[in-house]
Amino acid sequence: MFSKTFGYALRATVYVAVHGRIDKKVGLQDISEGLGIPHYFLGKIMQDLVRHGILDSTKGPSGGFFPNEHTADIPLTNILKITDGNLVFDQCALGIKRCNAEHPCPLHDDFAACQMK
Amino acid sequence: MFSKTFGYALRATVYVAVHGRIDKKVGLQDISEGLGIPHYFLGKIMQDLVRHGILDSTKGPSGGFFPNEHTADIPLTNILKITDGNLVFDQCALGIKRCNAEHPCPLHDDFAACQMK
DNA sequence: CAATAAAAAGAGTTAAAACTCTTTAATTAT
DNA sequence: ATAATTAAAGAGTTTTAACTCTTTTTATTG
Ligand code: FES
Ligand code: FES
Repeated sequence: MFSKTFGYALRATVYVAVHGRIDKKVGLQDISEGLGIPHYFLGKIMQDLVRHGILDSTKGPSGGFFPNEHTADIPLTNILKITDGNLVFDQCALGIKRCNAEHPCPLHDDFAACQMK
Repeated sequence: MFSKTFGYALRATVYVAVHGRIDKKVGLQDISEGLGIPHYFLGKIMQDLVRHGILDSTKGPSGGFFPNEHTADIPLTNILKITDGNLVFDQCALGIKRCNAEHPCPLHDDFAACQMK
């Protein structure tokens, strides 16, 4: 459906948004245990989220991740773009090259309802 | 979204349903060229479809694939199960273990509309 | 200003999906 | 019956996603 990475990223973002504040940072260990996501792998994903401004972080003791002013308003699709690229959006559900309302594939209508653009 | 294999399987099935009859079989070469799907890979997928009774086939000269009495009525989800397993159905969009109406994840409602069960 | 604690960065390995090639079995036509 | 043709089966390789480990950087705290 979507990549596992996307699921991890989204859940971690929500986790940090719920449990963290600027004065109450959430550690990687905490997140990975709380959500059952492989520790090191989640580390990589968090780097990406911070790089793209979805969350903020600080290093050092009592450092960790915390939401910023944007976090609550970020569209899901932004995170999806970060983790899965935007092929999900450009492509039809079946990966057919040129599909649109004029040249629809057999599934075009069924899936139009599920497309997020 | 879905595996490429699913897209190939579905398109090939439609192709055979449209172009083939019991007295007018469609060759693998024909399908793979017509749809732009890697020849050998499609062969493997077709084997699976025939094994599961989605299509029929015969070997030998002027052999090939052709629709059977079920082909037209097969639900899409059957093909999806063959190619992608039924994890797509059991699992929530994010792969969270225990998600249901009682314990919904943040996306549960958004995605419920897209689930095919 | 050390010592320590945390994320960032770099450089991998492992597992799964996508794809290829070769051989075998079945069918048809000569 | 033999040769030709086509799918089935078996056994790979390649590519991508998932995951791990080690080193470096940055901040905190005693
Ligand atoms: S070609 Fe796939 S949704 Fe239209
Ligand atoms: S837990 Fe994912 S849709 Fe509900």
